[in-house]
Amino acid sequence: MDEPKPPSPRRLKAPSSIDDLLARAHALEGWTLDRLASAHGHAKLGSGLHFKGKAGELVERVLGASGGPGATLDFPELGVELKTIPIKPDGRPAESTFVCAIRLEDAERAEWQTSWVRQKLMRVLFVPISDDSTRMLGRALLWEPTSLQEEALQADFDDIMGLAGIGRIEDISAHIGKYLQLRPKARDGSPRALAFGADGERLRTVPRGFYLRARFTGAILRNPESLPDEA
Amino acid sequence: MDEPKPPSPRRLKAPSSIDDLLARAHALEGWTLDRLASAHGHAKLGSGLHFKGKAGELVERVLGASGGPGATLDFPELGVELKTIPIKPDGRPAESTFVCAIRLEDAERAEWQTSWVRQKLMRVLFVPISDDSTRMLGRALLWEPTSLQEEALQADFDDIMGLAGIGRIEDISAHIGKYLQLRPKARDGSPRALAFGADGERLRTVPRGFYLRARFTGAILRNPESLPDEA
DNA sequence: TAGGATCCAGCTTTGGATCCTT
DNA sequence: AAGGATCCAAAGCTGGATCCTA
Repeated sequence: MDEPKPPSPRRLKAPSSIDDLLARAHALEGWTLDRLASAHGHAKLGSGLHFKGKAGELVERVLGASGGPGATLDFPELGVELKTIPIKPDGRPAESTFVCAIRLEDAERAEWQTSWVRQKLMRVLFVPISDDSTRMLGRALLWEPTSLQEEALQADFDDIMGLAGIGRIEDISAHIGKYLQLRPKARDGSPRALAFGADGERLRTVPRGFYLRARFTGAILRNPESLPDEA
Repeated sequence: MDEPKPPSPRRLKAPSSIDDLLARAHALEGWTLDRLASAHGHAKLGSGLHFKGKAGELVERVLGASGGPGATLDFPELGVELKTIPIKPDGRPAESTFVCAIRLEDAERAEWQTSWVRQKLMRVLFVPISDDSTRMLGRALLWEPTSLQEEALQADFDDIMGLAGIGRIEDISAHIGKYLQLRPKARDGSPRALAFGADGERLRTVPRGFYLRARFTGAILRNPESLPDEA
């Protein structure tokens, strides 16, 4: 028996509308990363299960994301950020989801309303990928936070940036934040990022980024309007 | 400096009312198990941290529980069941809470309204004990389930007894039940309990008992009317 | 055995470290 | 360095096994 043949994903022009983007994303359901790479003239993706970023980059290209450098969304005209998300056989995310890095030196002035993390999270296209050897794409979901969800995210942001703003960056562990957390984000643990200490002194620390906890994204994938509650 | 001296816990008469019971229980706050045992003429409780049941038995005696054999509550006149509960330094329970054993051979006829587990849970005096070397008593809490809490417990009971009633006792794992679970309850894994199989045949299986998950009791201790919600 | 619970190995979760491409 | 994420050792959780006294 032949494999069923999904519609071709070979599209490179930017999607013209959210409906267009969502239709393209839905058409990817059932493709494996290897077949997707071949269909786009890429070599096979290597021998391992995971590729640290390659999946995300490939899906971006296939969907026609503007990409490119600069602090921008994947689909700036549509206000959409793309995130691939690895899913275990039981349907839950295998990992937290990286959102964006932060500039620690600006922590004191940071506000949720104008933050980069909020811009990224206001409209997200989640593309599930099975966390097994097939690396198969699942059904994409376009998510916009409910007001309750946004309040919860802002509360976490305020807790984190509150500490950062008073120079207590080293007191921020990944334990802070019910749904949104701050973690190291660098190719090694070297303190290459600029920050200010409690007395206003400059110091170097490890670069950090915001992540959505797997518990939060797992709840969204099952019911986009839900919030995982505490005990 | 001397240790503060709580009021004497040396009481053996049954409490005359719920207020009396609660007042006695509150008077125990701050006592360690060792001091409580001494004050009651018991030898020290052994060298280990834990005593598998001794804490519960000691607190029962100090509060004047009727105890005694027979399928009865600790304070039958008051309709109160006593449960000690070990608490970690962070304030959450270290363990699930045993409720009662069940008669598997009666599973088919069992109903929540008339069940022993319901009788035990309709009014519980929780006595926290620190899960460290001090084994110090905390502030007792008298809990009666809200209607939402009781519905949730009944749903778990029905799931579990539904399987037991159709002879699928071996399919019941401790994973079933959001708040109330069924687990082995015996001094070893030997199949000493009577049950009926799917075809009505008699068989021997390991004795089992109901337990409240630590997530549930933890929520109650923080807010007696709360329910831990799912994602 | 019934009634009071805790013990603990194995699985799950996750916080911090790391990897690749442009 | 920025942007895309995954890796993985160690902590946390918990389901099944076990312990004590009367």
